[in-house]
Parts: sequence; C-alpha cells; structure tokens
Amino acid sequence: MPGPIQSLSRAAAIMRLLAGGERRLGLSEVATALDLAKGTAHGILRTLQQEGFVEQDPESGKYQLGAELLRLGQSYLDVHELRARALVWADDLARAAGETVYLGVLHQQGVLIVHHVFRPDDTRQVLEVGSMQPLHSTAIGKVLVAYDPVARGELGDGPYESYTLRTLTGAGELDAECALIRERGWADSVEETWEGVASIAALIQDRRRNPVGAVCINGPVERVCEDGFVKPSLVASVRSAARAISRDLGAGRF
Amino acid sequence: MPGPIQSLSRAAAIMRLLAGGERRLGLSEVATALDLAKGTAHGILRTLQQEGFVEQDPESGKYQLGAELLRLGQSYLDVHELRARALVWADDLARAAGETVYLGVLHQQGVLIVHHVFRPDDTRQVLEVGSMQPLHSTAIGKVLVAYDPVARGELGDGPYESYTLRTLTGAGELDAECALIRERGWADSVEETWEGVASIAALIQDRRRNPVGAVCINGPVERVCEDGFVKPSLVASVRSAARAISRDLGAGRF
DNA sequence: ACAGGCGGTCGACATTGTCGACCGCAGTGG
DNA sequence: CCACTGCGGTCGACAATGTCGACCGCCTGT
Repeated sequence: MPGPIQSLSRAAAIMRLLAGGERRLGLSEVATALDLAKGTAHGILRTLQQEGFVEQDPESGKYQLGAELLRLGQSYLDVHELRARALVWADDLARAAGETVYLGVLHQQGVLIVHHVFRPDDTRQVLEVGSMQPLHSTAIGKVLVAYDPVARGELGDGPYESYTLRTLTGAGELDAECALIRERGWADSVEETWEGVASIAALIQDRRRNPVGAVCINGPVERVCEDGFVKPSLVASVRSAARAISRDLGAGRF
Repeated sequence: MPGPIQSLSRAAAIMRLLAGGERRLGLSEVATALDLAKGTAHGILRTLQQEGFVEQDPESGKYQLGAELLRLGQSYLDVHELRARALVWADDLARAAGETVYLGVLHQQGVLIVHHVFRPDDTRQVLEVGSMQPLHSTAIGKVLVAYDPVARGELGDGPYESYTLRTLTGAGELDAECALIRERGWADSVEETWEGVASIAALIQDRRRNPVGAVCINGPVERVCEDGFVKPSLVASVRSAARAISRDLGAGRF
C-alpha cells in the first residue's frame, strides 16, 4: 500500500495550518482553507482534540494547537542523539566565546534550532529552540547547504527572499559561497538575515561523515567582527566545538 | 459521525509509544505493542514519517519521533495566551524571590510545564518546559486539584505513587490538604516530590474565574523554608504574581 | 424578527484503510 | 556453508471506514 493515509495527511495539514495562523481558527475556516467538507474537517478536529493535539476554546468554538504537541516535542529533544552529545560542548563554546550558541539541523526548507545556549551575560533573551531559520542567509543554513546535497535540493534555484542588503538571493552567488565554505571549512553570515547580527558556523558529521547538523555562535557585529571580517579566534572556537561533537558522535554509538 | 477516526487515534498512540520508550522502536515492536497488523502499522508510520512527525534511522530501520513535533510544540507555546500574559510577571517573580519559577497547566493526569524562568544565579539548569510533573505531590498540581474539578477527577482515588517519605499517597489526606489549600489560597510542597526541594504555588484564573493554571516558585528547602514552614514573604510574592496574571487575563480578552 | 453565519450532526455511499500472507535481506548458529 | 529466524517492507482482496453534502439549532448583528 505505498500511498500515504489520507486522513493522517489531512490531520497533519490541519495542524500545520493551525501552527501557521497566529490566531485561532474556526471549523469553517479550516475546512475551506484545506478544501474539505465541514463534516470531514470536524471529524479530524474532534479526534485531534480528543488526543490532545488540538484544543478548542470553549466559548468561541475556535481551534488551536494542543498541549500534547509540546509534550511530544520535548520527548523528541530527549531522544535526539546529536543534541544530547552536543549539550556540554555548546555550553563550553558559549562560555569561551561569550556569545549565544545555536545548534541546528535541516528540517524541510529551513534550519530547525534544537539547542540554544544563552549568551553568558544575563540580558533578557528569548529561547529559540523549536523555531525555524532560513537556509540561505544564516551561517548554519549555509553550512548545511554547502555540505548536504539534500539541503541544497530543498533550497531550489531561487531567487531567495532578501532580509537585508547583504542577503544572497541568487543561486549562483550562493553556490559560489558554498564552494568557499567547503574550501575553508566554515561559514559566516554578517548581517545577511538580521541587521547588526553576525554568526559563524561549522559542520557536525556522524561517524560515517554524513552531515547531521551545525553549531554556530551568534552575536552583534561589533563583537564578532574585526576590520570587516569575523574574528579568527572565534572561528577556531566554533570549528573545534564542531569537531568535538562530531568525534563524540563517531565514537558514541554502540 | 460521533466517533474518533481510527487511523488518527492509532497514529497518536504510536507517537505516544515512541515518546514513552527511551530508545528507538522497530516496526514489529510498534505493531505488537499496539496489537496492529504489521502492514497497518507500517502504513501509519510511513505517513507520519512523510509528514515529519516520525523519523527513521536509515541503518537500523527503527523509528523515533520527528522534528516537526518540536516545531509544532513551539507554535503551541507561541499561541498560548496564559503563557504570553504570564511571561513578564514570572520574570519579576523569579527576580524578587531569587528562585526558579514554573508556570504549569493541567494536561491529562499531570501538570505540563509551559514556562520556566531560571533562578537568577547562573548555575547550570535544565529547561523543564514541555515536561510533566505529578498532580498529587507538587505545589502546582495540588493547587489545580484543589480548585479544578477536572483535575481532581483525573487524579482518581489513589493510592498515589510515593516519591519521598512526605508524599501524600491517600485520597483522604489529599482531599484534606486541598480543603486547606482552598481555605488559605495557596499550596506548598516541601520535599513531597524531590528530596531537598520545596515550592509554593498559587492559582491563576481567567476572567470567568475558571482555573487555567498555576505559578510556583521552586527552590532548596533551606532557602524557601524557615523554622519548618515556607517563608510568608515568598507566599505573598507568589500570590500577588498569580493575582496579577489573573487580572491580566481577565482584562485582556477583546 | 429575520438572515446569515457559526459549530455540529446524520446517514448513504464508495473510497479507503485494514488485514494476513508473502518477499528479500541480514544476521546467526548449527 | 546453509537452513533458519527475525527483521522491515509489499501486495491485493475485502469490507470496514472515513468522507460527503444536506440539515439542525444557536447565536449575532441588523
């Protein structure tokens, strides 16, 4: 039976729809958005609600995502091998660099942040775990595109969305950049996604040299860069953290 | 059609199964555990995999939860109204009390932590957002049981699991405790779940006085208690934070 | 009082998911 | 070295199952 289960695909589409829209959605909105009969949409929503994946506001009758998703998402992190092995290295890296550290993996057409170490100072920061970042304009994303053919495939031929004046929007530019990244073994992104923010990333591989993710440090341009280039000492820190995690993954199984 | 959609319920059961077992599970394990035909289980798993809810280790063929769950779980938090309104108050409470702050809601037979503010000092701490805690032995749980009939219903008649010598394990004891909690308006839990840990919780209500969750502070017995009782000043801080959040929810809609 | 929208229900229909036998492969122990 | 046993995965027949669109009661704004 090589074909997806219809009701399941539809349920997934509904959850993604609910995740996308910032506000709660009514039954009819869901039905028309996905081109389903109201009865069908209702049946799926009722089941999802019963399972805790969706909740219904009792007075408006509108639907939103449910708590069970948070619980299962947490379980995903618990099992995640890359994350488990990277925890301590990421912490050390943040301490050494004095900047925010992200650990990201390829997911669909973006980078999914699976770990986030706050900058050591105590300014108020928002946890980014579970959020998505673009592939073509972040350091982690570009590392993945450079080394993982799947990531390159997901990216397509562009043109890519421009976030700042420095965002690379053409496939040609980006492929050239990726060649450079492969040559030197690390990627940077200076104000390509957010004004004033620079980051440096390096690849993490498993024991068979498959790319499985990337680490990066992330901070204000003034601290990460010097004379218009990222500081070599930070590059060294990131690369050695990535190597350490890769080594850990390589030895760790079995 | 008032009946759950079979394939969806089964898919949910599979995901919960994968979340429960610490390790990856094989197709046959899943099928026998849930009493499904292998073909059926495979069809569901294939669809879940395609949607990103489940991933398959390419060399062992075993299944684990997928990244999409993390992303959707994050979206759940983004929409969560209680959490959004509580963010700043929880932060202030943590600062004022100098202790860890949790924000929890009832989910199934437990407390789901939806927000966690680290203790202001910089010791290494693990983020508990998305994890579950018991209803009968934590301060948040007991507050919910005391005020929310649904929570009391979920708890059942016991006996409840014992974690330390001070855990209340009988329905009678617990109901008496709940009466006390309702009378004075707050709950505590001193070493009822973890040795050496004490916490104080208060209820959060929405604009129609329905219980929707609770805040608590959590810290070592030596700092939270004095002469064998929790410090009144901390109780006052927690209660005023809970009132502030409730007020925020009450005024906030529309 | 009405019209229009909502969430939710119902029952007939046939699409759809389910089942259990079967396949090829890998590891294993005789 | 070769049955043998377990695995993940496939196949096709069958009927149970999810789907559809009309319908219901309710609330809201007019």
